[in-house]
Amino acid sequence: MIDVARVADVSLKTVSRVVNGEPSVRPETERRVRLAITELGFRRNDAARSLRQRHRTRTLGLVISDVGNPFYSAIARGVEQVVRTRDMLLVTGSSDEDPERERNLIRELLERRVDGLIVSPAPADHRYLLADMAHGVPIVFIDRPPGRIEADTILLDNAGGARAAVEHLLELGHERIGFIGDLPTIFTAAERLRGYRAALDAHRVRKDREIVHLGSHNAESAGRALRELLALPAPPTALLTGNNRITIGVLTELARSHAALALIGFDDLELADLLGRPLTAVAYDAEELGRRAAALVVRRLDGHHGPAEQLIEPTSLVVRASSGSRLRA
Amino acid sequence: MIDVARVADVSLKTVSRVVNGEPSVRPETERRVRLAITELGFRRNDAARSLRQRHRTRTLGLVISDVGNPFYSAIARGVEQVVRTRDMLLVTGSSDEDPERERNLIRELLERRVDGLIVSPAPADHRYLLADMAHGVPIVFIDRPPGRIEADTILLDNAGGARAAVEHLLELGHERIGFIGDLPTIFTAAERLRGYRAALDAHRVRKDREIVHLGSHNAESAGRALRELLALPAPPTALLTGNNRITIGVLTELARSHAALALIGFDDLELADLLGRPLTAVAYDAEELGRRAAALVVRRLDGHHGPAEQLIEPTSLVVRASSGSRLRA
DNA sequence: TTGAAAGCGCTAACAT
DNA sequence: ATGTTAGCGCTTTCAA
Repeated sequence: MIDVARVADVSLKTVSRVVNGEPSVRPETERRVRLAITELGFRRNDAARSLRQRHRTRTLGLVISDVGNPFYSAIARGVEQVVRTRDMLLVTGSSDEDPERERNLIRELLERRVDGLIVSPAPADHRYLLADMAHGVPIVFIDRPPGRIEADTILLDNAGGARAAVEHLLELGHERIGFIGDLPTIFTAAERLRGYRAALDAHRVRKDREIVHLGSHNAESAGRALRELLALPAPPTALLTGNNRITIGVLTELARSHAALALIGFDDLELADLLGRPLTAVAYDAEELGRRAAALVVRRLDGHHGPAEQLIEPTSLVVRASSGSRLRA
Repeated sequence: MIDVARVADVSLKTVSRVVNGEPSVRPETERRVRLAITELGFRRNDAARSLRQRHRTRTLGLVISDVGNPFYSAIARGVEQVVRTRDMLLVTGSSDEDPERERNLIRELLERRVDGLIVSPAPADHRYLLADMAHGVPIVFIDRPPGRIEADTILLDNAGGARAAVEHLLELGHERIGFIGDLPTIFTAAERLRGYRAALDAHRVRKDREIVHLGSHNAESAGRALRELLALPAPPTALLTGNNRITIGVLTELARSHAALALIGFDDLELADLLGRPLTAVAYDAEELGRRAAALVVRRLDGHHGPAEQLIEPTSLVVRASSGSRLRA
C-alpha cells in the first residue's frame, strides 16, 4: 500500500481511503491511486486489516467428518447459503471422525480467528472449548451433541424417524422387524436404535436381539450382516437399516440373493426412485440442517446472548415400493 | 500474549517461545506460562503471525460452482487430502457458475492471502489474474480451462470419454445414436459433443442433427428432450447423455415410458449397479482430479517455476446393462 | 481534502 | 535462559 502511495504520489492514508471507498477523495486523486493500484497489481491484505479493525475475519469455520460425504456436503451447502448473505467465507476441514484431528482442526480455525464455528463432533470431552466460548466465539454443534458442555446444537430427529419407520412396518402387519445399524457409540446410531426399540415397545411387539445387528460401518459388513439375518431359523420379514451406507450394502446383497424382505432405509438416496425396487426411506433436509446451524451462529454474531439451545430437525417417511404392501393376515 | 506475559511474569518473547515450542525455556518458566495461557484462554492470533512471518497463511482457496454437487465435493475431498499433508486449511466458495460472483470470491480469497488457488471457472476473461500470478500466487484451473490466459489446468478427457461411449454403441451395431447434452457454451458440454461427433465421423456414420439435443440444464428438460427424440419418425436406438443430471432425467422418463433404448451416461452414478437397469457410464476419478490440481499448486509453492501445464485426467467406460447387447444384424 | 503518527498481536534479529 | 526493539500492512485518531 505504501508502494501504491509512492507511485500515486499521495499519502498512505489516501490510498486506504480509495481502497475502502471512503469519501473525501478528489476524483483526480482517486484516479491516480487506482492507476497505481492496477500498475502494481495491489491487493489489500486482509490479515493486516482484521488486525486493526474490530477483529472480524468474516470467516466461518466448519468441521465435519468428510467433505466428500453427500450428507456433509449438503450441510456445507446450507451453511454456505447463509454465510454468503453476510459476505463471509467458509473454511472447511474434515476430521475423519478422529477426535484428535477434530481438536487440531478446531484449534487451527480458532487461531485463524474465525468469527464462528460449526462442528459435527466425534465423541469426546469438549470442555476445552469453554474458554473460547467465554471469549465470545459462537460455537454450534451439528448432527451430534458435544461432550460435557452446553452449547447450541442442532440434531436430526433420529429416534422419531426410526420409530416412524418401524411403526409403518408394524401397520403393514410385520412382527419380525430386524435392524442393522452402526456402533451405538455413535450418537445417531444409538438414537436410531432407541427409536426402533421404542416403536416395538409401544406396540407391545417382542424385541428379539437375534435380528438386531450393530457395528456395521460400511456397505460390505452390512451385506454380511444381512446374510446372517436371512440365514436365521426365523429370519425377519422386514428390516430397518441405520444409514445410507448400510442401506446400500443391504440393497446390493438383496439384488444378489433375491430374498423377499420389506425394507426401509434411514437416509434417503438420491436415486431412490429409480432403483430396481424404489426405496422407502427416512428422509430429511440436510441443507436445512446446515442453514439452521449457521443461523444459530449468525444470531450470536449479531449480539444474541441467550442460553444454549437445542434444535431438532424433523424427518419424514417417504414411502415407496421397498416397504411392500400389507401382509396377508 | 502480552497479558499472558504479565500473568506469568515473563517477557512477551518468552511466551512466544513457549507457544511456538522454541527451545531455551526453563521447564519451570514454561509451566508458569502454560498456566497463564490456560487461565486466560489464550489463542495465538494467526493473522498477526502470518503478517510478521514470511506471509504464509497455510491456506488454500477453492472456487467451485457448488459445494453440494457430488462432483465438486469429490474434488474438494481430493484437494483436502493433499492440503492436509501440508498442514494447510481449505477455504471454499461456490460461484454458482456466475462469473461475477466467481471474480468476487477470488478477490476475497486473494485478499485473505491464500497461498494458492484452485478454480473451476465459468466462461470469462481471466486476465485480471495475471497480476496476482506474477506476484507468485499459484492459480490452477480445474475441470475447465481459464479464459485468455495461460495457467496450470487439469481437465477430464471429455471428448475421449464421449467418443469411447459412442464407439461402444457402434460396435454393438447401433447406427442411430442420439445425444442429449447441456449448452455448448459450457466447456465440458462442448467437448463431449465433439467426442460424440468424432466417433460418428471416424466410423463414417451419418450425423443426424435431429437426434442431437443441446441445452438441457436439468433433469426435467432432459426428460422432455427424450420424449421429443422418441416421438421422432425415426427415433434413435441408442443414446449418450452428456452429464449426470441429464442421465437422471432420461432414466426417470424411461422408467415412465418403458421405451427400449440403449443408454450410456457421461458421469457415473453412485448407485448405477442397483438401478432397475444398471447404467453403463463414462466414469472417472473426481477425487484424483482434485488431488492432481492440488499437487500442481503445491509444486509451485515448493518453488517450481516451469511454464503452465495442461493435464488430462482419463475416463473409462464402465459397461453395465443399459448399453444393451449386440443388435440383431 | 489530505496527511502524520500510533498501534493491532505477533515474530525476527539482536541484546543481555 | 530471557528480554528489548523494530516492524509486518493496515486502520484509527487526530491534526493540518
